[in-house]
Amino acid sequence: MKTTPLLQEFILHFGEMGSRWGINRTVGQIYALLFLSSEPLNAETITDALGISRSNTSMGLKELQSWNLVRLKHIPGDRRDYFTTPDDLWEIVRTLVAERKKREIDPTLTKLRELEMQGPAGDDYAEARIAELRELIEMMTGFYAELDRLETDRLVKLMTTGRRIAGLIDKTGGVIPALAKRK
Amino acid sequence: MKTTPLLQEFILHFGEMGSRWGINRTVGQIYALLFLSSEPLNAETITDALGISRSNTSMGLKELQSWNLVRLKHIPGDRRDYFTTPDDLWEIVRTLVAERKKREIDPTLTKLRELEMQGPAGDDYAEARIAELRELIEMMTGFYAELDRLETDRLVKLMTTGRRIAGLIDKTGGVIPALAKRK
DNA sequence: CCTATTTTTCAGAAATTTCTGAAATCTCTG
DNA sequence: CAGAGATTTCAGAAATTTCTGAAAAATAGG
Repeated sequence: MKTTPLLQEFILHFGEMGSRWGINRTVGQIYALLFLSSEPLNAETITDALGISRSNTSMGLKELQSWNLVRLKHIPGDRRDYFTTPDDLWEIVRTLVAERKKREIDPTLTKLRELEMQGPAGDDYAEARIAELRELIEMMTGFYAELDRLETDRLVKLMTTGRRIAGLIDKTGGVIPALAKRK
Repeated sequence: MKTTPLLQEFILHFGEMGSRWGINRTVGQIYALLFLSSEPLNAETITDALGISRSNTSMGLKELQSWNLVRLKHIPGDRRDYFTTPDDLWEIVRTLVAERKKREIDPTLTKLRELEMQGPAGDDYAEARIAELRELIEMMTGFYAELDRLETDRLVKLMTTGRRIAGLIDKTGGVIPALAKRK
């Protein structure tokens, strides 16, 4: 496994960013290595390339699999597991967003609903604040669900529509009429 | 500072979620407390309500201020600092997204550009992958910038447009003609 | 420019997370 | 179904992060 300076720097960066992204250094590094590798890699190759223990590699790969961020491949005549990242970057982004939503938002949404179910707690301000937060999260996750439903090329188109986004909604705050009529 | 079961549970939840959100338990709890409090609170009140040390409160507040998530208030005739969260939840969301972008995405975008500047590194696949990732991040941050530019009521309208989002982009992948013409 | 009050800093303690090596488990293949 | 190879588990070590108490610094009011 030749590791160019480019690869090296990219790996170190992902390792450092790991903690901000909610993963640890090793997991970030393993991901970085796989991301830039044109070929699937096995655990031993990763272990050697990163200079970590074999068990750490195993745990890191397990973590990446729990995030659905790596794919398992097999090479004929070789019993070892090989790992890759998807070729399609949009697939990666979709996975990442879906997983972060699941881990960072859904539990809170559930908790807010629970708290509301428990009924009046004698603190009107807090209750209103919780309801408002729940509604806002529902709105945002609903919007996300809509975007997630789009095929990638449409999503790209929407995102690159640029300045015109503002125009998608008319001044009165409604969807523009021409749109409302479209099927 | 009366702390109802509702408040208690909310605070504990935010404390537990803290690590997933990239803050620590104390910071999460302080924020939760301020978020549900109709009145600004001073450091001592927070310290007592959460049962933590005064210095920990100080550090937590400093951290929240670095995130721009709390506002400092003063009460006439009282020299202590009082803290609140903004009333407007959208303001909070905007701040949160902006800060996370700054901490989690911008450094990587900078690094990717740096790596590209360093010129050919003899690994075509890795170079192409890095360029592709950089382009994708630029597209997404550009889209974010567009949305961030919208006034809140338009943003809400856009987000609640629901199923019609898909219709904003026509089948050929372009913006629908009626829209393209609008100023 | 004191003094009382409030806030911040910081070194070390406590807690948590990450990492390792060794052993256990799994799984192909002959 | 034995055994070689591959992977996972896990207890403890190492590293990192969080928290505290004490001391220092900042600030307003007299």
